[in-house]
Amino acid sequence: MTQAVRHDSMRARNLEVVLGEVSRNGPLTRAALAELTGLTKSTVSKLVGDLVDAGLLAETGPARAGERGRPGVDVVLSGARIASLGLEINVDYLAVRVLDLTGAVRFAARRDRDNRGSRPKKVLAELQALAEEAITEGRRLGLDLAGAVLAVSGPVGDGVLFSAPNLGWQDVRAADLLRLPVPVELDNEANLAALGELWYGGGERDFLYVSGEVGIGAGLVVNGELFAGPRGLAGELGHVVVAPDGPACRCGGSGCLETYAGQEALLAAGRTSTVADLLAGLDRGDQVALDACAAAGRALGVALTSAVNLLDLDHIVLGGVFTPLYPWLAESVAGVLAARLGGLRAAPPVLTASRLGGDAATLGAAGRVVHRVLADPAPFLVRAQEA
Amino acid sequence: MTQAVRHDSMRARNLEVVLGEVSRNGPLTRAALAELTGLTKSTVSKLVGDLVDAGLLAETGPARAGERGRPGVDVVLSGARIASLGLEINVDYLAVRVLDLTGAVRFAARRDRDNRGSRPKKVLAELQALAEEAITEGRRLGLDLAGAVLAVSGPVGDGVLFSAPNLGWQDVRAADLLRLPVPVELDNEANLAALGELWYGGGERDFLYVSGEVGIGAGLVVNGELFAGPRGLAGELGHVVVAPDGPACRCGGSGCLETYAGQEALLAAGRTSTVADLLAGLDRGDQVALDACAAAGRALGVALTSAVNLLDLDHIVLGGVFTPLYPWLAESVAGVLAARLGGLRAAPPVLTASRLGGDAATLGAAGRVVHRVLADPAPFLVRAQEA
DNA sequence: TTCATTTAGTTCACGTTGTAGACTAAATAG
DNA sequence: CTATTTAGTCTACAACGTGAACTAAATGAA
Repeated sequence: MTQAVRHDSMRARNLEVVLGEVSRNGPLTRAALAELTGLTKSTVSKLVGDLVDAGLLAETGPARAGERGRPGVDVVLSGARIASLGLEINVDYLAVRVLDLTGAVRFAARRDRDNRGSRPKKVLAELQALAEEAITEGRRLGLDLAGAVLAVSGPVGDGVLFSAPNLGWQDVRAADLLRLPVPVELDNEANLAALGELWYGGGERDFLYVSGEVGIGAGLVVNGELFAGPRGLAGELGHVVVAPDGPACRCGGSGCLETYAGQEALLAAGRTSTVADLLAGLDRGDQVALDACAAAGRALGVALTSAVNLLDLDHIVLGGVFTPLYPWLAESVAGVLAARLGGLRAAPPVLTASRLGGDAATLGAAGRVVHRVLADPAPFLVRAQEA
Repeated sequence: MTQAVRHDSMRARNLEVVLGEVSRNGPLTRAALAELTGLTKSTVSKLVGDLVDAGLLAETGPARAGERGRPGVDVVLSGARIASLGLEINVDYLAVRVLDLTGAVRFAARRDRDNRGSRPKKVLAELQALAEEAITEGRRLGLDLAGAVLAVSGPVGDGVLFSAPNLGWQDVRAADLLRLPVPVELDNEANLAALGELWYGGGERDFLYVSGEVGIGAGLVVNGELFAGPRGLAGELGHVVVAPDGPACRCGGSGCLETYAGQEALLAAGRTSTVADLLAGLDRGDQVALDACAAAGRALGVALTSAVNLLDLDHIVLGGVFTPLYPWLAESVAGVLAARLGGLRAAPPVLTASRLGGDAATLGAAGRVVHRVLADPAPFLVRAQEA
């Protein structure tokens, strides 16, 4: 449903266009921006001026010396004004991260603790303390906190975490248990990690991020945007059917991917109780561990085959516990994909490990706030009016 | 990549907003449009005036008599100016359809013929004749042809039909073999049929349309828009894995949905050679036919379970040969979905048969042109300038 | 050194578009 | 018949981008 345009929204849109162009295409002069956006030099100058005044853009030194005419002044995103807060609740730790508008990490902290079976209230009280530390540090740096996003692993809709298989939580309004100076948005870890990979990771604009935890989630990025389905619950890769007569799954079905490649299945097959133990076994070439990974990889390959056929993927990023396991998974996953997709597609999708590892979720969470500012900078120009 | 806004694009956008509002929300007065769009009455009046002059909107009689003040004048889409041409190549027939801007069918024709194994050139020559008939009729009605779209069953990218399992074609630039006064766009039948269902069918804004032919395709509609994946090749439901050790598939894999529920598998299991024979068998309660449908339905249920988990579907529309078979498929499909999805989701997705049947593809194809005009009416205002 | 050339950025009169409110039009209610 | 209510138009005005002239700052050739 497109919105009507008035003079103020025209301005807002053009501010967004200029800011977005600078954000994507590095340092740019006003002249280059005029070229790129199709706006005139005078308009670009006004817009850039306002954005500089607001502390969203900053002039760097003169650009491109050595060419003929007057050198332009390069403009870049400014890290001086905006702070965004990313939060994560994982099974084994709590994490926070503060980014500025340039995507630079200005603060990061992590508390290792086993959250399995902990009450939501207790976990969120500890996260609250961590978040307050981050906010204090942000304030000390002179930054305005523009928002906060909390990543949890499990399906999220309307602010409710429906179920978190790794924590044992059900129907928790996790973000509402935090008391922060800005509203906290709750979202799925796989989706946010996918966005983290998009903005601060591989640079691909189309891929499926697979998050292997106790459950197996996925975040789909298409043309640089997250695709979350009609209600935001897309990406339940863990319950894609691998073999209809396979082991019973907690979802009520049987033979879901999770029963082959979920953390519990993986550890059981490897006859270990922690991922660290499994990794140790793999490192010393333990055949049971190797076989467990190969089997999980084949199941993952089957599920991903279905995903590729449905979603037309050309790139798959393995995250969560699959990132450290990547060296022992990649061959069997890729093998199944190649065998099953070879007939119709020119090439099977490229398979890579997450570049960000465990940082992906908090980066994506904070990045979400950053990109919200980039997508609508107009509200942040009021400071200029105050001055 | 959002575009910069200038005065002319502001106008273009507002024309689009007004036209879109009328298109979605039936007859509306200028006052109601001002309310809905947030634009002022004077602006709306100007925009409506231009659209009426261009023949895209038309005033109907006074609206809503019996209330207090001066009655407004209702405005509706006008069918007087624009014609759009939808074309389809199916195994058993060629079809054309002309829609006006209101979505009314102004011309339709269909030639039954067996296209299995026919050379593309021959088939397209016949389609050319049919299209010329349609264009002549449109001209006779005083309509401007705004575009044409051709539906073919098989994956399409960059104007190339990569493979059409029911026709036996490979890598055909089908649209380029037509010589029409407007460019012809080529697209996948499942995608276009999904759009047909969206615009002229059930009225749902989120659903998966499943097209059962020799191959099994699908078109995903999310929030009233088609989701076609990064390269437009999404929706290959036929190669979602139902059982990893199942029958070999032409795609190189094994146990794909197509090997259980594709037309060939279905007819083989039903021991018939045509869909008509199978239907006859079902009608007289033939157990072999019933079993064939139940088995296909169960496989479809498994594949759709994976699709629902990945895409968060709440509505599935069965099209193609699955539409006539719906009464004998629905129970087993829905049964599998309910059993496998019951644990995590509030409710399994709603399953319905296509309301448009074989008309979905041409309606979607022509509708695509209609919606392109609705989405950017500005170029059609030139006629007003000429006058 | 000087000056033509080139490119960057600013200024300002202007055009396009939407706005706000007064105004006209056309209905109902008493 | 008149007050009231709502629809639609008209007009002075404001917001914003445009485009050309202008200033600024570099290079390169004489």
